[in-house]
Amino acid sequence: MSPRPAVRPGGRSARVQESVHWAVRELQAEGAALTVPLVAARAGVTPSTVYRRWGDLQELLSDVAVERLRPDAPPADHGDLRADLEHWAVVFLEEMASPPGRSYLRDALAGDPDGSNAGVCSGFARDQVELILTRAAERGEHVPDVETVMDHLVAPMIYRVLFRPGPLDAGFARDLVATVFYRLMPLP
Amino acid sequence: MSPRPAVRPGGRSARVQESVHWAVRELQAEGAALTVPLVAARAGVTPSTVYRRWGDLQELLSDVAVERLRPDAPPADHGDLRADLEHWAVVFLEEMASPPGRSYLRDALAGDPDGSNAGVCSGFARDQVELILTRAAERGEHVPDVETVMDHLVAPMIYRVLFRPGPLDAGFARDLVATVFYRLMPLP
DNA sequence: CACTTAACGCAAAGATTCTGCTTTTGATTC
DNA sequence: GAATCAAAAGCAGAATCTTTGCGTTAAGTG
Repeated sequence: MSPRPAVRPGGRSARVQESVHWAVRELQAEGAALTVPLVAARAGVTPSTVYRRWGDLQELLSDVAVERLRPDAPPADHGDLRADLEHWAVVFLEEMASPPGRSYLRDALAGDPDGSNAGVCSGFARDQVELILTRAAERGEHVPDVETVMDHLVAPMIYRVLFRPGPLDAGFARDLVATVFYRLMPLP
Repeated sequence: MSPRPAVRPGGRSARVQESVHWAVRELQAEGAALTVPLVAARAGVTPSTVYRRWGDLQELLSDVAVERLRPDAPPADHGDLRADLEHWAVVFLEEMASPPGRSYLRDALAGDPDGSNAGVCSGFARDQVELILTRAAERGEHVPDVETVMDHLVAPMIYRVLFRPGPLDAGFARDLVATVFYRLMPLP
């Protein structure tokens, strides 16, 4: 529910949405202090268009952040659940803990009064995890529950990214995967 | 690092800080649409004072939110680790998942560019958990690591509060405590 | 092709944010 | 306990951003 009434998916509306998002990304890359009039000017659009469509800068940034957090490829397939989960977790943590990752995450939450964008982001991770688990199950591997992975692998990583200023290394991700594997796997 | 240069802890500065925080709470309770001029007027202060001290409305709201998230009492002591953790977790989840709790949490994160307020919030939970664990250890009980509790009890609860719009019940908190107890306790 | 209406542009009015300058006052020193 | 220094507050005008009404454009529909 992000371009507020998600109607008129084609034509001019779509072009406006695209050029506004693109303007935000461009200005963010330049390290500019973002404002609605600035974004609108860069996008070749009037400020009132942005206000009417997104409400305010935060909601626009939240929408852009969600798009940036959307995975661009399915998780790599190593033919082994443990390897798949570890690789995915390490890359995911690295991306989320990077300075841009942290700020996309914060933007996504900040301009999202009803939590719908947050839900979408969580859905991205869940879909990726689900795919890894499904592939493993199809190979006949013994797999944990998606919720278990969300609660004990994804949640701890995201919690630290959001609430702990310090650095996070791949070892943390691997330790969590090991915990899921050796202590939280459902009993056969 | 919230009243930006945290100097001049007493006198007028302290009074201004207090009346501004109080004004925010009062206006939030009234369900008003907050703006800096509105808050300033209610606090009997000039808007420029607020801008100079807090930078913008979000940072002010972040500071207020942190104060609201600060625990007002140590966790109850039931003389038993499992009972202590369960009661604490149930209450904590209930508070964080409530509509005001969710919005304080979001405010705290949103107006916190460097993550310091988030770190303080995380510290609140950590301190509470640490107290529960220390008391249990002093009783001679076998206790898990603080980090284990943060990663596998606090993190999943907060993750769901932030990223899942739906309701959360005490059962979830209890299940997490059970998992920490029966599957994540360090081997003796 | 005509029709309906959501979405955009424009411009003026309204509200917020910023800034330079002055005044107040908390902390420190003699 | 008075004098001093500097941080923080007040004030007011300027700059910027936000809102709103109204006319226009163009997407979707029959």
